[in-house]
Amino acid sequence: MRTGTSQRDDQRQTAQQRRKELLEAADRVVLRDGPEASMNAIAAEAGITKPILYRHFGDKGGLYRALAKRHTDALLASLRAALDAPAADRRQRVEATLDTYLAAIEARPQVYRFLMHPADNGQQEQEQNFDVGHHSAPLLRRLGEELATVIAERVELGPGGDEVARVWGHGIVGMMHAAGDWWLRDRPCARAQLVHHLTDLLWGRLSLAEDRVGAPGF
Amino acid sequence: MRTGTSQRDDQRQTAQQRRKELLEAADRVVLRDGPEASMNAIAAEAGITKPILYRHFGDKGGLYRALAKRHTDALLASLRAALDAPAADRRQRVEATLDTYLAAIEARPQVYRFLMHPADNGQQEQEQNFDVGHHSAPLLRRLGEELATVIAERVELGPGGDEVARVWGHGIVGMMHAAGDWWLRDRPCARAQLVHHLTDLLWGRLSLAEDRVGAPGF
DNA sequence: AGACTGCTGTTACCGCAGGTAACAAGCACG
DNA sequence: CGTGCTTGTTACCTGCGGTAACAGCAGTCT
Repeated sequence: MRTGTSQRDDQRQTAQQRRKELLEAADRVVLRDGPEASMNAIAAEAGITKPILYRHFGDKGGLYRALAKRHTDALLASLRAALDAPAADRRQRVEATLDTYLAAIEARPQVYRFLMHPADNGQQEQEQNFDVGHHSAPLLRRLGEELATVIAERVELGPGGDEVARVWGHGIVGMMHAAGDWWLRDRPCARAQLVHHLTDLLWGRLSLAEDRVGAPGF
Repeated sequence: MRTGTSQRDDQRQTAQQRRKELLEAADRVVLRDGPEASMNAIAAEAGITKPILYRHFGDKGGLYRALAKRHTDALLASLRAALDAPAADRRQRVEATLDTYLAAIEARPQVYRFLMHPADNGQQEQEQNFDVGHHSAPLLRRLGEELATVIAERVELGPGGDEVARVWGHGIVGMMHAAGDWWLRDRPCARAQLVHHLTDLLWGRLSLAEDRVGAPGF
């Protein structure tokens, strides 16, 4: 033995480190080639061959999940920071959070596409996952759940508020996602404008606007 | 010649009919096997072999697009009907539209998953499609654009209203989609409840709710 | 009549992806 | 020393999307 630690611990530590290296290599490839990066390409980037990848991550879905978890955690952390930043009122917090998300997907669209378009689900046959498997859920669902808890914690919604909060969490995240996806492709306006319009929507401007002349009431 | 029609017209007609049959076979397979239905399986279901499929649809994306267009058209038609149905006010129209969408995805989840998770984009290198290619755009984007035009037509949004309408169109569609996707999996409440909560969200209840005691302002 | 066209359909193949044996080498333990 | 565990390899399998190349069968033109 080389140190006071046992061989097991030592191996486990180097394995963890190796795993991190592999994930970083995979990250580079995904950043370069987009979501359809092949296992061969990732292995080559890491300087090894396929079977090692499979030993570490099981299958492609496992690698995807591990990679997604890193980015999702990072994104969630920055979103939480925006949500907790000092702000005068709720609207400013919402604007800051939307802007943070949009800035993130604007800065690294390849990563974003990889996270949002998994291109395979693969999980079809698990029955007893009574832990709801949140940690491996796709990004959108996880964001929705997180936002739901934040809303339930901070907003007084009366009886049945938890259910409302969950619906709103997923709904708002979906709104953010779809609008961001569309905006990222067409770039129809500045980011600040998009944030403003979305917040207006969430603030009920749709219900306040007048009908157009000669049009039914929508 | 058999009839007064030329051979060309005759062939074209039967080709169209064949195409319809193939699409229906593909529909059956997708309904049974989900979005990862293989071209072989579809060809077998249609009683033919692969190359015929490729002659008719070019590649898998072409078949996907043709299939998606049918369902998207149908869904859009029913959504438009809900949007145009007689209703007292705008809120009731919105509720009817949301409910129609959710009922559709509830009735045929396999089709829904096929439409929403294309599992490949494939279009990367086209520059001169200045027609914006709306008719072949993925379902979400198309729904967003359609809703945007409806909003712009019917709601008075002042200067810059078109931009606002587009943002809202895509945002609302995304909200509907994400909430529906989550609801379809977890079934946390009845459909009517979901519709109610989402409409509340769009009607600005988030801005009206009080902060919870001891919590920051979100 | 026979050559030509245009469609339908087939078999057989290519390339590439994900995924998996089976086996070799290094290193710490008893 | 052999045993156990890990890292790494080569070589392969399966199945997919996609494509020749060829065969038959209408109807049309000269």
